[in-house]
Amino acid sequence: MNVFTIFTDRVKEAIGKCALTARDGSELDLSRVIVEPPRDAAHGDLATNAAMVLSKQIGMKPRDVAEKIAAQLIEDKDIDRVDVAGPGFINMALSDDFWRGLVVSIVKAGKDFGRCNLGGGDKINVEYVSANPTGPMHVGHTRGAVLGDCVANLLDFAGYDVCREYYINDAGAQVDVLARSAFLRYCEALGDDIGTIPDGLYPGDYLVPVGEALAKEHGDKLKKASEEEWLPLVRAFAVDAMMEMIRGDLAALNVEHDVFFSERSLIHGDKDRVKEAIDWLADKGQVYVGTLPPPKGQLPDDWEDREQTLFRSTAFGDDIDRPLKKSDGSNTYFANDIAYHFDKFKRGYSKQVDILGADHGGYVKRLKSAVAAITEGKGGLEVKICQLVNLMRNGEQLKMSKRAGNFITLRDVVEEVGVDAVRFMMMYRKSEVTIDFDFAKVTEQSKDNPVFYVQYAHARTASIFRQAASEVPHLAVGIEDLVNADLSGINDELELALIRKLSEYPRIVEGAAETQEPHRVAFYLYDLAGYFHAVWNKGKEMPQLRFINVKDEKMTLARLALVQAAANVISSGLGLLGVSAPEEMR
RNA sequence: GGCCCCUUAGCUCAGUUGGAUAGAGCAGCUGACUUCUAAUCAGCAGGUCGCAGGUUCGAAUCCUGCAGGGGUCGCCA
Repeated sequence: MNVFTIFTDRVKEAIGKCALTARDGSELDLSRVIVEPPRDAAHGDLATNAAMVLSKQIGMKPRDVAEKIAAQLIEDKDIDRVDVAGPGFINMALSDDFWRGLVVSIVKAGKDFGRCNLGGGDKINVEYVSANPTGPMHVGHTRGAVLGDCVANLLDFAGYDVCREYYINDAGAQVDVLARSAFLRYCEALGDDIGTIPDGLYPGDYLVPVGEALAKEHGDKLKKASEEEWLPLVRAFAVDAMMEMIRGDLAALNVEHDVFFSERSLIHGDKDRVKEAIDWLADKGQVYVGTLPPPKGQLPDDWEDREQTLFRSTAFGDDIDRPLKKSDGSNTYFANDIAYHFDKFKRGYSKQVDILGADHGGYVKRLKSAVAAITEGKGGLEVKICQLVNLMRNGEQLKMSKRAGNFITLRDVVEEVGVDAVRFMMMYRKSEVTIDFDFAKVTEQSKDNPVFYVQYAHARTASIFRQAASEVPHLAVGIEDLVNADLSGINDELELALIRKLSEYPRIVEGAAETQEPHRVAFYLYDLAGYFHAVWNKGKEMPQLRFINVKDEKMTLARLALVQAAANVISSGLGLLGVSAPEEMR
């Protein structure tokens, strides 16, 4: 169904028939031969680099090779015209009938158009969000959440068996701080005057109900207990409450996970999996006790030279070996993370993707080296780093401070601008560049806002069908009717351009899945919507091009098929981004 | 100082893994609404792809160096 892969095969077939041989007598290497849309539409529908890629192997000039291949290609009934151009490009123009037939295929394929088998059913694990369970999700988390969700959607569509996973960081010092903060609220709920929240504890009001719930469940029992006794209890309770809140936040963003994995369970589960992982590495000689050189440049104030347990990550491409134990003997975050990635590998995910924030950029090398070591090169990890989001209002940056408690939450944003706009805007940018997210602009339901532009195009497709139902009510326009429509009358330039654009969708999806770059889908949709709007508007100047023509039901049905194809692709693409495809804009 | 990311039109950004004459949107200018919902469309104008080398048939894209911006650098996660 992907036009470009279909013709890549046909080009390779044609090369086979040309009796071209490599200079050294070996088989021709066709791996770099590709068929793409030419940059300039005037060059035709498809272009291949075959001649340029092969000329060196064959020992002929690119243009001469091109001429030979071209002579074969012109035999193809779907190819109308073949030209050799520039340094040796072979440009092909496909027959209008081929393009018209494609509309029928898209309508037939329905929701499956664009699906591919890149993954071949392989298991892949995508870990995203993994925000600390110490408070509500803020805007900073939003981008990673949407990115991870869209990447997972893409991989699923591209034929992977995807697991969406959230790693709950419930083992470190932060959750102890959370417990103490919740305990304070518990005392407050029992009537104590707690005054201002001390530095170092979480001040947010969201812990008030947690304190109240604790008071309800335990009365004043915990106050009489020692911290050693109440802390694990309160911690578990507070973490559960925070996770429930975070799940709610994620739900508001239409983000779902299959697995919530507890960091604590690695250590305090049936066995100590962190120790297990480290022992395993030690067995392989990748763990040792030694000292690290201090960082270059400015030396930290409290630097002391100290022996520690280190993982030999430099053996796997890292710049420096990495500590596994803190000075108090507990595990570093990294040590636990090694065990976690080991666990994912043992669960069958030889392919893993982690979505991390920009502040974790320095963590990527050690993570990759850990996965390389622990899977003995059999497991692969891709790390996507996503940059910060600058929240703006009317061109001015909003300053946030978690300590002052005035940070803007994910909920705030979703409530103000809506989930569709948030998600689309987050994906309307490469993940590695910072986003200026201006409330004023995103809220304004207007031209400055691409999400409405795309949704409007979809709404218009629905509008046409509503219109058809009222103007030509007896005309049957079910999928079977559209599939059997006679499309021979569709020959306007803009209509054919729209069909060509639709044909690119599978290729866009495949590229986006391969590179884990959902923004490609967003940009494609914007582009596609433009083609659709153009066809719509042309019907105003030239009434014979209107989708609905009461006097010509054959043409109407043909155009409805085209509209249906466009609707399929737009709603499919928006679906991958987790954005709704509305029937009307209200 | 080490490592990672970014630098493309006045502004915000794409650029199909190295292809042909580098593209959108916004802002500016000219036009199209008794509509298939104009939340749209047609057109004009706008460029030393940060700078300098290198690799090759061919570079915004790959390599090296430099400049500017951001992130990060043992016991935070």
